Amino acid sequence: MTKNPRFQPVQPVRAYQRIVEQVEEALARGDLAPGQRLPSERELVAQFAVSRSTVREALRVLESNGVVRSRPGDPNGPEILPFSQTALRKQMVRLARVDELTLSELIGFRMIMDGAAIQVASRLRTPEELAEMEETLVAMRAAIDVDFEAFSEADLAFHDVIARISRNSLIQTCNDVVRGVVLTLISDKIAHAQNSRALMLESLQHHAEVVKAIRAGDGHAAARLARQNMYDYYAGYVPEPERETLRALIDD
Amino acid sequence: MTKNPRFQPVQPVRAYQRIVEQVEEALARGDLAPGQRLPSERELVAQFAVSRSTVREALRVLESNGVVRSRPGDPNGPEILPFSQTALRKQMVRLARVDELTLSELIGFRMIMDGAAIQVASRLRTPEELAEMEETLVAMRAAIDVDFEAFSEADLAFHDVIARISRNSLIQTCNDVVRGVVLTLISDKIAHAQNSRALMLESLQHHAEVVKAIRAGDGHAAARLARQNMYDYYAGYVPEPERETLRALIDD
DNA sequence: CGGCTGTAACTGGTCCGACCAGTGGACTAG
DNA sequence: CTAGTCCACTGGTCGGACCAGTTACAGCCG
Repeated sequence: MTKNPRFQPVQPVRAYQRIVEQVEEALARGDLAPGQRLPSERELVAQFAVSRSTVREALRVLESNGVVRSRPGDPNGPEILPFSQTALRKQMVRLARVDELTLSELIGFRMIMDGAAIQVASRLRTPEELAEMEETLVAMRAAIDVDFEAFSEADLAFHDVIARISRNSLIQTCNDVVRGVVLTLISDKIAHAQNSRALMLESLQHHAEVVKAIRAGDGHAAARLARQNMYDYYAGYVPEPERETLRALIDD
Repeated sequence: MTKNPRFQPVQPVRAYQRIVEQVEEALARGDLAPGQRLPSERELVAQFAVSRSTVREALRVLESNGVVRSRPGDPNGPEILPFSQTALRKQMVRLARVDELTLSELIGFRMIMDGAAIQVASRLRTPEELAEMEETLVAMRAAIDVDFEAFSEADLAFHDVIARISRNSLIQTCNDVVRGVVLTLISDKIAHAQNSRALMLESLQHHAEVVKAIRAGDGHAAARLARQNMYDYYAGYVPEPERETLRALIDD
């Protein structure tokens, strides 16, 4: 077990980085929980024995990572935020903008995740949860008469229910994040579609078919339907050569 | 389209935020490209007409987002970094730590992702890529005689090849991240297993079966095998009640 | 003339002290 | 008990200062 000593390249650790680390560690250990407050900047200056500039740089990093939020004048100090997906989403959007992440990759990811979630859900679902799914279908139908945004929200609720039934919050979060990224990338195009009402009705119809398959207990068919639907819904925004990769995802 | 005026809650925009925005915009527009350099902090002070503290806070945010890197003493100024997924990964690790993900959720996620990637890979793989897979098998076999760490590394290489063949870097990133989290959670237990050599040999055998199915073009079987293998490999560390959820993932 | 070295001009990291607009709670007047 | 005032304190920004380290260049030596 004692190999020859592999020395690590030493690089200077900035003071503000160590502050960030300490806060994140406290958060990971549970010493700090969302909703709690950090001491004021001037108090942190005393505790960490650094200057206010250093404390502030650390706070800026934490803030940009979605860990805390500072509000001027708040006597309670910076607030520890609950975890949110916005930072995660921001990073994905950034990657997508520079083509490190193509739209087809994002959609392919969703096809996989959503299909898998539906498959598991069709096996684990209780009768109550099935009813819950069908309620969201009703809500989607009603939202069509409002506007696209409402429909999109109802659709989100449907997929959230699915993800929850699948007993895997990681799936749920990933789905949410990627869905948000996809929408920010093509929302303008969708909004400009003339036949948006027809699209919504078709999408609703597809969702209903999926639920039907779930009720029948045919997870295999339900998952395939879901993937097919997502492909139909988004394929138009994906350049042709990449569509083949997506089509490979439909069948199993 | 003209609804009643929905006023947005107005919040003060900090100066350093606007600097961040300007830099990111220049990056998105292509005025700034990876490898280029930003002016020195003191020069930015002049250009943005703010104090150095403000410039530095902006740079810290950009740095924590993986956009630039500052090195002390570098006369060329901060460097624009190529886009990488490390920032995305950082956020995911944070998600995994904060969101109280259970081991079974993480493993279930991997079963889904890896299975899907293998399925797609078995359809899209070229002969060269198949050969590449088989090379990693050889490397895994050799690594068994070294130690568990080497084997783990070779295993990682295998899954990386799979993810790459699946033409979806998001799958690759997610797999990497979740795999890392799982390993940090149970690596000690695995290391203490007496029969680790037997486990490694068995794992290698399973991988070989998967590759065989891929070569035969049976993505369905390959994916099922992969999920089964992962279940067998990790199920021992998952409490019984949650295992059922995982078993639901094996069949499709 | 080429290679090495020492230096000087810069860089980023950190500190200090100061000012401002705004917040929120305590305190007071009704 | 309520409504209004006030003040201590907050975060945001500024300007200046010092330090250790890097880099490029000029000049020295071989």
